Amino acid sequence: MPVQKLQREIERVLGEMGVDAPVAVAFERPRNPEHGDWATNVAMTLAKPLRRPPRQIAEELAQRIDASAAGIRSAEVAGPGFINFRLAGDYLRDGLLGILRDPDAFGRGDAGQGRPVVVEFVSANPTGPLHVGHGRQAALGDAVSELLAWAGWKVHREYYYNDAGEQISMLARSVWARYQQLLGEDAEFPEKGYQGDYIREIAADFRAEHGDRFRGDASDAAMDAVRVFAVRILRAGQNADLDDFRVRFDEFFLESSLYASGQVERTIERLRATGHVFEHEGAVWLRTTAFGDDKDRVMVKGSGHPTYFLPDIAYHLNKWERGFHRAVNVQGADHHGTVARVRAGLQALGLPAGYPEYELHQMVTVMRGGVEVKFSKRAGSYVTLRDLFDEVGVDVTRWFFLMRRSDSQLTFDLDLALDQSDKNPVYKVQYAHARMCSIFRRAGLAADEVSAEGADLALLGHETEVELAKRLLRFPEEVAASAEEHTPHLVTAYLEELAGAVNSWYHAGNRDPGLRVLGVADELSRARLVLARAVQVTLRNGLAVLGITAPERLDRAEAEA
RNA sequence: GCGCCAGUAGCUCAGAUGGAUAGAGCAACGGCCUUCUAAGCCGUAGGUCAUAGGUUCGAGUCCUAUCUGGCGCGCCA
Repeated sequence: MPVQKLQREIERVLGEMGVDAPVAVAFERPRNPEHGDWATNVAMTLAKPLRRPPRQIAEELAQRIDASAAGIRSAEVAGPGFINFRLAGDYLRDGLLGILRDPDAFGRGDAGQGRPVVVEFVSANPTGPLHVGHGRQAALGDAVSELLAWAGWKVHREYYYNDAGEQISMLARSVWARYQQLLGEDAEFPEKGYQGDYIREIAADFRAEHGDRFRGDASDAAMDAVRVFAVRILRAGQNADLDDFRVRFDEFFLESSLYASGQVERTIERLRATGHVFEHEGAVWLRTTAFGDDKDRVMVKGSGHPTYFLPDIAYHLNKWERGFHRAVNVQGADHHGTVARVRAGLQALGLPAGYPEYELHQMVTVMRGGVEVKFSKRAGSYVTLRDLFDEVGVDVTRWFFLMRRSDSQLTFDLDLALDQSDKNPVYKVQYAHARMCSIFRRAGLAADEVSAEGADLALLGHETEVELAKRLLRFPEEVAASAEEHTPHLVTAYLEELAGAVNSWYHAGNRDPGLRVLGVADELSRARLVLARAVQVTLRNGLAVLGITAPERLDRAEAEA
């Protein structure tokens, strides 16, 4: 990245000026293009320690900089003490060539250096079809995973679920009751049982397999048979939902395995050894307040059963011991209460304070015609993920889940999602991509046959072309920042802006045929094809990060008959 | 009662470690179809950044209080 050269040069000059305090030289891209390509406020931050006016420091710095070593065309002092830099023109040319040389790598970085990170998301218990909240989490977790992979991390996607707890037992009792009712028995449905037609479907399937073998049988064995059956069906259903949503996991981690392997027991022993465990009114507590929690937490109830807190710690300790010294948990904001206590428990065991990282997302509401959609027949009390992507498509659904910051509430506007014009950002971006491919088709080329060989990129002098090229070259930074902050919405915003710039460029050619890619002088055409290819690669890679397809052609929807 | 998140244009939302004139899409208004696909493009207008204080060279961003909305609080899972 060109800015690194510039940074090294500034650090050298600072040394020359006798600045001994290590100063972080911060750069930013000015919003106003008149302020150049990059700017630094280092003179202002140095004003105090050096006891000199910021503008004076800036002037001296700007004068001492060796333009060619820094890779810049100009450095000028402005405002209260900013130094604005304009990069030497050839960085655009080099950048575009770089994109064509290795298209699949454009946007990738090495911040992670191949280190492992585990990203846990969805983690729904197998008690029903996935709902829209899980959908947001699936899209978010998958995009965060992909971003981290693009940033050079070795990513492990993991799904954690409880296959033996209270919720599962309620599931079993719900299905059991429906099964009995199917057999004509007078079974009472549990008060807090799972509503929704899918429970009846499972009961019917169970009957188809087992007939009336368990009629009136409420024994543990019967309940077990129902439970195992229901969990198997629902797991398969959830897996199909995720598969069709194009989300894959490397591992499904069962909570029950933590008990089976003795890890829960070992965790409590290790916690005891720290001296932070105490007993109070018959329960076993961990003094989490010693690590920033606002109250101490029960690990083992007076009944002798552990709370969820204990396996949570055991699970994260397990992640750490598997070598994942970085872990990201994508969860609903309703879990925020567990963050402080899990971290506290892990700190007690000597893990670092910020482990694991959490990306919490707020709720999703689905709107149609200005009215909230609350129910689906199959699930009863909620809208399923499948309802959504069956109706509007996987690409649109994923984009809509990703286009907002995760910590703001998300309104899923079905009317907008179904719209196939540029009001719908997904189509806008995909269409810009398809347009580039259309140009290649006209030129008789496949996208990857577009070559920079013999192209004179200095011919890309028009303002829209320069603007577009600059925007393209920002892509790697966008990916890096989004990966670090777990913020895929920055990528959707970037792509939408880029698509706007692409459309401007493309349409400049409609107004003035001299600005087209094809049908102009050979030399020029070759240069512009390079730009078009760079655009196409960037859009494609950006969409890939988000798990969204980049079609080469979008067929116009049939007009209403 | 305590905690977390949010409050930015008519609507939906961006605004990375505090930086220069707060941005985008939609809606509104005015233009543009013998096109490298108008599912589009060009332009105009639109803001006391919830409110009140504070910190400093500088605050949408940090601190305090208040108001509004969402979520959470357990020997629940």
